[in-house]
Amino acid sequence: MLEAARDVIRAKGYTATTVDDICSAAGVTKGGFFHHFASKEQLGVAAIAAFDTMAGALFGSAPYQMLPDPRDRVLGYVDLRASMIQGDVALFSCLMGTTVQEIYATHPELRAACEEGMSGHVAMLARDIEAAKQLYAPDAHWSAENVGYFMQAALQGAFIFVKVKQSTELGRECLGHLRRYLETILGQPSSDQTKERTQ
Amino acid sequence: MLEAARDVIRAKGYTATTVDDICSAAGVTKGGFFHHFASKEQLGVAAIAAFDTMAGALFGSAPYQMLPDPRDRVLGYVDLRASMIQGDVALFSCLMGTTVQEIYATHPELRAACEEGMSGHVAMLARDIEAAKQLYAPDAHWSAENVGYFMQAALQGAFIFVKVKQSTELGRECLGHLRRYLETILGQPSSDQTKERTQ
DNA sequence: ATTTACATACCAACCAGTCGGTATTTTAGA
DNA sequence: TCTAAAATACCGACTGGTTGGTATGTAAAT
Repeated sequence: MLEAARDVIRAKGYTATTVDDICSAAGVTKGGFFHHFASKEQLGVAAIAAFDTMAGALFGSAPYQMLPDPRDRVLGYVDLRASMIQGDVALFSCLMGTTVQEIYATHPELRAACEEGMSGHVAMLARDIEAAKQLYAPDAHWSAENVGYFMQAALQGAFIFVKVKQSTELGRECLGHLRRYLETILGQPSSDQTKERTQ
Repeated sequence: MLEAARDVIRAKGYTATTVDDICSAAGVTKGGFFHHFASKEQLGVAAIAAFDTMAGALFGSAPYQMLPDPRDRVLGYVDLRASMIQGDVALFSCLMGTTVQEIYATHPELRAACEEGMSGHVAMLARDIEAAKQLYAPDAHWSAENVGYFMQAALQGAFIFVKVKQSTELGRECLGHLRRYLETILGQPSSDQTKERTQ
C-alpha cells in the first residue's frame, strides 16, 4: 500500500493522486484504506517515512560504503545515483522532492516529513564529506553539510530535467558535472577515471 | 489573469490550483475565464509561455549582459539569480520547474511548453558559456549546452530546498557552490570576489 | 449588425471521507 | 482444549462538497 502510493505519487504528483488510485494500485478498497490511514495526508506522511527508510537502507548497505577513502565514498554515492538514472523516471526519482514542490505551502505535515527525510539523507552524506574534507581540504571555507545540500539540489534538479527533456542521459550528465565539482573541492583524485565520467 | 495563474500555481501547484482560484485572484468570473481559454490546461500553457517571455526580457535586459567578458556574464547570471532568492519562494521560483514535476506524465502539452521554455533559457545561457569556453577553456571536453542544463538543474534544486527547509539562505549557498564550479571550469577569475561569494 | 468581453446559473463527474456490516484473528475464561 | 467475546481487518455503498466545463444572457465595442 505504501509502495503503491510511492509509485503513483511519483508518476502523477500528490494532489492528482486520488485515494482510489492508490487503492486500486494496491488491491484494497476504500474501506480498507481508511482503516489504516486517517486521511490522505497521513498516508502521504507514512509513504514518505517508508521511502526514507528504504533509501537509508539502500545507500547504507551500498558497496561504495566499504571504500576506505571518504572521498571515494562521496564520489561513489554520485556514481551510484547516476547509474540509477535509467528507465522510467517515476521509478528512480525522489518522492520527497516531487511532493514538496506541490505542497510546501499547503500541507505543513507533509512538508515536515520531507524535511526530516531529506535533512537526514544530507546528514548521512555530510559525514563522509566532512571526513574527506579533513583529509584533502582541511582549510576550505565551505561546510560539509552545505556541500551535501548542494549535492541533493543538483540531484533533484537533474530529476526535473529528466522529466522535462525526457532524457535520462541528460540527468546522468548533470551528475557528471556534480562529480567534477566534488573532485575539485576535495582535491584531485588519484586515478584518472575523471575523464571517462565527463564524456 | 496569466499573472494570477503564475502566482497561484507557484504557491499551490498546478493540480491543486482550481479555475476558481485563478478567477478570484484575477478578479474575473468563470465565464470570463473560459471565454479566453479553452481549458485549464490551455491556460497553463499560456501562463508558461508568458512566464518564459517575462524571464527572457528580465535576463535579456539585466545589467550583467553589458559586461564585456562572457565569463563575467555567466557568473553575473548566477549572482543575479542568487540575489533574487529572498522573500516568498512563490515569487522567485520557476513556474516551469514547479509544474513539470507534477504533470510530466499526465499533461503532454504542458510538459512540452515547459521544455520549450527551459531549453530556450538554457540556449541563452549556453551562448555566453560557449564564448567563455573559447576564451578560457577551449580544450575542455564538456559542452556549453550541458553546463547550461547543469546550471538550471542546480537552480531548480535550490528552489526545492528553499521550500523544504524554508530557508532562502540555503538556496543562495547552493548557488554559491554552482558559482565556484563555474569559476573552476571557466578558469580562475581575475578579481578576488570569489572568496566573498563563498562566505 | 455582428463580434468581443464578460457575467450568472447550472451540471455531471469526481473526490475525500463515512458508515454499517462481515470475515478473520486474537484474547480470555472455564 | 474448547468456546465466548472482543478486537482487528476489510468491504462496498453512500454523501456532501468541489471541480472543470457549459448554456444562456447582456453590455460595450467595432
